[in-house]
Amino acid sequence: MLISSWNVNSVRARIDNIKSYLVKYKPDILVMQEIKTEEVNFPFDVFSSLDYESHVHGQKSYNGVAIISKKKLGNVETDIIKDKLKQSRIISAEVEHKKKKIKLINIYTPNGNPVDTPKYEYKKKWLDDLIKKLKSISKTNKNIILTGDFNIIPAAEDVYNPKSFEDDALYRLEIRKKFREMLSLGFSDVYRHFNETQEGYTFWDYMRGAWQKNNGMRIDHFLVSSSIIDNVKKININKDPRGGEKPSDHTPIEIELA
DNA sequence: ATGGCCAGGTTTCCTGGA
Repeated sequence: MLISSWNVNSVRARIDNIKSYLVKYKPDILVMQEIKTEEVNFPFDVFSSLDYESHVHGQKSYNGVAIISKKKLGNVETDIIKDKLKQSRIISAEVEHKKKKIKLINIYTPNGNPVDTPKYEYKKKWLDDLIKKLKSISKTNKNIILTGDFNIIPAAEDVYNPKSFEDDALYRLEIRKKFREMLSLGFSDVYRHFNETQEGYTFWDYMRGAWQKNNGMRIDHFLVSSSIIDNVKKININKDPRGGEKPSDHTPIEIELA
Protein backbone atom coordinates (compact mmCIF):
# COMPACT_ATOMS: atom_id res chain seq x y z
CA MET A 1 0.00 0.00 0.00
CA LEU A 2 1.40 3.35 -1.07
CA ILE A 3 0.53 6.35 1.09
CA SER A 4 1.61 9.81 0.03
CA SER A 5 1.53 13.21 1.72
CA TRP A 6 1.75 16.48 -0.20
CA ASN A 7 1.26 20.13 0.69
CA VAL A 8 -0.22 21.14 -2.65
CA ASN A 9 -0.53 24.91 -2.01
CA SER A 10 -4.09 25.14 -3.40
CA VAL A 11 -5.86 22.06 -4.72
CA ARG A 12 -7.55 24.06 -7.48
CA ALA A 13 -4.44 25.90 -8.70
CA ARG A 14 -2.56 22.57 -8.64
CA ILE A 15 -5.21 20.25 -10.05
CA ASP A 16 -3.30 19.34 -13.25
CA ASN A 17 -0.12 18.63 -11.27
CA ILE A 18 -2.06 16.44 -8.83
CA LYS A 19 -3.81 14.53 -11.62
CA SER A 20 -0.52 13.81 -13.37
CA TYR A 21 0.99 12.66 -10.09
CA LEU A 22 -1.90 10.30 -9.35
CA VAL A 23 -1.83 8.81 -12.85
CA LYS A 24 1.93 8.31 -12.83
CA TYR A 25 2.54 7.09 -9.28
CA LYS A 26 -0.87 5.63 -8.34
CA PRO A 27 -0.78 6.10 -4.57
CA ASP A 28 -3.52 4.19 -2.75
CA ILE A 29 -3.99 7.15 -0.45
CA LEU A 30 -2.95 10.78 -0.90
CA VAL A 31 -3.25 13.20 2.00
CA MET A 32 -3.05 16.87 1.11
CA GLN A 33 -2.47 20.09 3.03
CA GLU A 34 -3.14 23.72 2.19
CA ILE A 35 -5.96 22.92 -0.18
CA LYS A 36 -7.08 26.55 0.32
CA THR A 37 -10.71 25.93 -0.51
CA GLU A 38 -14.03 25.17 1.10
CA GLU A 39 -15.50 21.70 0.66
CA VAL A 40 -18.14 23.08 -1.73
CA ASN A 41 -15.43 23.99 -4.25
CA PHE A 42 -13.33 20.84 -3.83
CA PRO A 43 -12.79 18.97 -7.13
CA PHE A 44 -14.49 15.74 -6.02
CA ASP A 45 -15.30 14.74 -9.62
CA VAL A 46 -11.68 14.86 -10.78
CA PHE A 47 -10.66 12.42 -8.07
CA SER A 48 -13.68 10.14 -8.34
CA SER A 49 -12.96 9.76 -12.08
CA LEU A 50 -9.58 8.36 -11.02
CA ASP A 51 -11.30 6.02 -8.49
CA TYR A 52 -10.51 8.00 -5.37
CA GLU A 53 -13.02 8.79 -2.65
CA SER A 54 -12.47 12.21 -1.08
CA HIS A 55 -12.76 13.43 2.49
CA VAL A 56 -12.35 17.14 3.01
CA HIS A 57 -11.84 19.53 5.88
CA GLY A 58 -11.84 22.74 3.92
CA GLN A 59 -11.46 26.44 4.60
CA LYS A 60 -11.77 29.48 2.37
CA SER A 61 -8.42 30.92 1.14
CA TYR A 62 -6.18 29.43 3.80
CA ASN A 63 -5.21 26.04 5.24
CA GLY A 64 -7.54 23.10 4.58
CA VAL A 65 -6.70 19.39 4.49
CA ALA A 66 -8.06 16.37 2.64
CA ILE A 67 -7.61 12.63 2.24
CA ILE A 68 -8.29 10.90 -1.05
CA SER A 69 -8.22 7.10 -1.19
CA LYS A 70 -8.73 4.15 -3.51
CA LYS A 71 -9.43 2.06 -0.43
CA LYS A 72 -12.56 2.41 1.66
CA LEU A 73 -11.90 4.58 4.72
CA GLY A 74 -13.80 4.55 7.99
CA ASN A 75 -14.44 6.89 10.91
CA VAL A 76 -13.39 10.12 9.19
CA GLU A 77 -13.00 12.89 11.76
CA THR A 78 -12.08 16.56 11.41
CA ASP A 79 -12.36 17.66 15.03
CA ILE A 80 -10.02 15.47 17.06
CA ILE A 81 -8.28 18.71 18.13
CA LYS A 82 -10.32 21.63 19.35
CA ASP A 83 -8.91 24.54 17.36
CA LYS A 84 -9.46 27.86 19.11
CA LEU A 85 -9.10 29.78 15.84
CA LYS A 86 -11.32 27.32 13.94
CA GLN A 87 -8.66 26.73 11.29
CA SER A 88 -8.89 23.55 9.20
CA ARG A 89 -5.65 21.76 9.97
CA ILE A 90 -6.41 18.12 10.72
CA ILE A 91 -8.37 15.21 9.28
CA SER A 92 -8.12 11.56 10.27
CA ALA A 93 -9.52 8.26 9.08
CA GLU A 94 -9.19 4.53 9.64
CA VAL A 95 -7.83 2.17 7.01
CA GLU A 96 -7.44 -1.58 7.20
CA HIS A 97 -4.12 -3.11 6.11
CA LYS A 98 -3.04 -6.73 6.67
CA LYS A 99 -5.59 -7.19 9.48
CA LYS A 100 -4.33 -4.04 11.18
CA LYS A 101 -6.73 -1.20 11.75
CA ILE A 102 -4.59 1.87 11.16
CA LYS A 103 -5.50 5.37 12.28
CA LEU A 104 -4.18 7.77 9.64
CA ILE A 105 -3.86 11.37 10.82
CA ASN A 106 -3.17 14.18 8.33
CA ILE A 107 -1.94 17.45 9.83
CA TYR A 108 -1.06 20.96 8.75
CA THR A 109 0.69 22.54 11.73
CA PRO A 110 0.61 26.35 12.00
CA ASN A 111 3.73 28.02 10.64
CA GLY A 112 4.25 30.15 13.78
CA ASN A 113 6.27 33.02 12.35
CA PRO A 114 7.01 35.67 13.44
CA VAL A 115 8.03 34.25 16.80
CA ASP A 116 7.19 37.28 18.95
CA THR A 117 3.50 37.24 18.01
CA PRO A 118 0.31 35.31 18.88
CA LYS A 119 0.97 33.19 15.78
CA TYR A 120 3.86 31.51 17.57
CA GLU A 121 1.82 30.94 20.74
CA TYR A 122 -0.91 29.40 18.59
CA LYS A 123 1.59 26.99 17.04
CA LYS A 124 2.88 25.86 20.45
CA LYS A 125 -0.64 25.37 21.80
CA TRP A 126 -1.68 23.52 18.65
CA LEU A 127 1.27 21.14 18.97
CA ASP A 128 0.61 20.62 22.69
CA ASP A 129 -3.02 19.75 21.91
CA LEU A 130 -1.86 17.34 19.20
CA ILE A 131 0.58 15.63 21.58
CA LYS A 132 -2.14 15.26 24.21
CA LYS A 133 -4.45 13.72 21.62
CA LEU A 134 -1.76 11.31 20.40
CA LYS A 135 -1.29 10.11 23.97
CA SER A 136 -4.99 9.42 24.43
CA ILE A 137 -5.46 7.76 21.01
CA SER A 138 -2.47 5.52 21.68
CA LYS A 139 -4.36 3.92 24.56
CA THR A 140 -7.01 2.40 22.28
CA ASN A 141 -5.29 2.19 18.89
CA LYS A 142 -1.66 1.09 18.72
CA ASN A 143 -1.43 1.49 14.93
CA ILE A 144 -1.04 5.15 14.10
CA ILE A 145 0.37 6.92 11.06
CA LEU A 146 0.81 10.64 11.63
CA THR A 147 1.73 12.52 8.48
CA GLY A 148 1.53 15.90 6.82
CA ASP A 149 3.20 19.30 6.91
CA PHE A 150 4.54 19.54 10.46
CA ASN A 151 6.25 22.90 9.87
CA ILE A 152 9.08 21.54 12.03
CA ILE A 153 12.70 21.17 10.97
CA PRO A 154 13.75 18.33 13.31
CA ALA A 155 17.54 18.84 13.25
CA ALA A 156 20.41 20.82 11.73
CA GLU A 157 20.87 18.37 8.86
CA ASP A 158 17.27 19.03 7.82
CA VAL A 159 17.82 22.59 6.59
CA TYR A 160 20.32 24.13 4.19
CA ASN A 161 21.39 26.85 6.62
CA PRO A 162 20.58 25.96 10.25
CA LYS A 163 22.43 28.97 11.70
CA SER A 164 20.03 31.42 10.08
CA PHE A 165 16.98 29.48 11.32
CA GLU A 166 17.83 29.40 15.04
CA ASP A 167 15.16 31.91 15.93
CA ASP A 168 12.67 30.77 13.30
CA ALA A 169 9.38 29.18 14.36
CA LEU A 170 10.21 26.08 12.27
CA TYR A 171 13.51 25.35 13.99
CA ARG A 172 13.55 27.00 17.44
CA LEU A 173 14.78 24.57 20.09
CA GLU A 174 11.38 24.79 21.79
CA ILE A 175 9.69 23.56 18.60
CA ARG A 176 12.24 20.81 17.92
CA LYS A 177 11.53 19.60 21.46
CA LYS A 178 7.85 19.16 20.60
CA PHE A 179 8.89 16.89 17.72
CA ARG A 180 11.11 14.88 20.09
CA GLU A 181 8.18 14.69 22.51
CA MET A 182 6.14 13.00 19.77
CA LEU A 183 8.95 10.54 19.10
CA SER A 184 9.15 9.80 22.83
CA LEU A 185 5.56 8.53 22.68
CA GLY A 186 6.89 5.64 20.61
CA PHE A 187 6.74 7.01 17.09
CA SER A 188 9.48 6.62 14.51
CA ASP A 189 10.49 9.39 12.12
CA VAL A 190 10.34 7.07 9.11
CA TYR A 191 12.65 9.13 6.91
CA ARG A 192 15.41 9.13 9.55
CA HIS A 193 14.77 5.46 10.31
CA PHE A 194 15.88 4.62 6.76
CA ASN A 195 18.36 7.48 6.22
CA GLU A 196 20.84 8.12 8.99
CA THR A 197 22.26 11.42 7.75
CA GLN A 198 21.24 11.86 4.10
CA GLU A 199 19.36 15.14 3.59
CA GLY A 200 15.68 14.72 2.76
CA TYR A 201 14.25 18.09 1.87
CA THR A 202 10.54 18.30 1.12
CA PHE A 203 10.18 22.08 0.72
CA TRP A 204 12.02 24.68 -1.33
CA ASP A 205 10.93 28.32 -1.21
CA TYR A 206 9.67 29.91 -4.42
CA MET A 207 12.05 32.79 -3.75
CA ARG A 208 15.74 33.37 -4.31
CA GLY A 209 16.12 30.39 -6.64
CA ALA A 210 15.88 28.04 -3.65
CA TRP A 211 15.00 24.99 -5.78
CA GLN A 212 17.88 25.54 -8.21
CA LYS A 213 20.33 26.03 -5.33
CA ASN A 214 18.81 23.17 -3.30
CA ASN A 215 18.15 25.54 -0.43
CA GLY A 216 15.51 23.29 1.07
CA MET A 217 14.21 21.95 4.33
CA ARG A 218 12.65 18.75 5.66
CA ILE A 219 9.33 19.76 7.21
CA ASP A 220 6.90 17.13 5.85
CA HIS A 221 7.07 13.87 7.76
CA PHE A 222 5.77 10.39 8.37
CA LEU A 223 5.69 9.31 12.01
CA VAL A 224 4.49 5.77 12.66
CA SER A 225 3.85 3.68 15.78
CA SER A 226 6.28 0.93 16.70
CA SER A 227 3.67 -1.63 15.59
CA ILE A 228 3.81 -0.20 12.04
CA ILE A 229 7.50 0.45 11.46
CA ASP A 230 8.23 -3.15 10.42
CA ASN A 231 5.51 -2.89 7.76
CA VAL A 232 7.29 0.04 6.11
CA LYS A 233 9.17 -1.25 3.09
CA LYS A 234 10.51 2.10 2.00
CA ILE A 235 10.12 5.84 2.13
CA ASN A 236 10.64 8.14 -0.82
CA ILE A 237 10.72 11.88 -1.28
CA ASN A 238 9.40 12.28 -4.79
CA LYS A 239 11.06 15.37 -6.24
CA ASP A 240 9.45 15.11 -9.67
CA PRO A 241 6.46 17.38 -8.94
CA ARG A 242 8.66 20.15 -7.48
CA GLY A 243 10.63 20.34 -10.72
CA GLY A 244 7.55 20.53 -12.95
CA GLU A 245 5.50 23.39 -14.38
CA LYS A 246 3.73 25.69 -11.90
CA PRO A 247 4.75 23.53 -8.93
CA SER A 248 3.79 23.61 -5.27
CA ASP A 249 6.68 24.70 -3.07
CA HIS A 250 6.45 21.29 -1.32
CA THR A 251 6.96 17.89 -2.92
CA PRO A 252 5.27 14.56 -2.01
CA ILE A 253 6.68 12.17 0.57
CA GLU A 254 5.63 8.54 0.12
CA ILE A 255 5.73 5.36 2.20
CA GLU A 256 5.21 1.82 0.97
CA LEU A 257 3.62 -0.55 3.48
CA ALA A 258 4.14 -4.29 3.10
C1' DA B 1 26.33 42.56 -2.30
C1' DT B 2 21.42 42.43 -3.18
C1' DG B 3 16.97 40.79 -4.43
C1' DG B 4 14.48 37.65 -6.50
C1' DC B 5 7.69 33.95 -5.51
C1' DC B 6 2.88 32.49 -5.48
C1' DA B 7 -2.21 31.89 -4.22
C1' DG B 8 -6.83 33.69 -3.01
C1' DG B 9 -9.86 37.26 -2.34
C1' DT B 10 -11.01 41.73 -0.12
C1' DT B 11 -8.60 41.84 -6.97
C1' DT B 12 -4.50 46.07 -9.94
C1' DC B 13 -3.23 45.63 -3.49
C1' DC B 14 -3.38 43.00 0.78
C1' DT B 15 -2.44 38.90 3.66
C1' DG B 16 -0.23 34.56 4.49
C1' DG B 17 3.05 31.23 3.57
C1' DA B 18 8.15 29.15 5.43
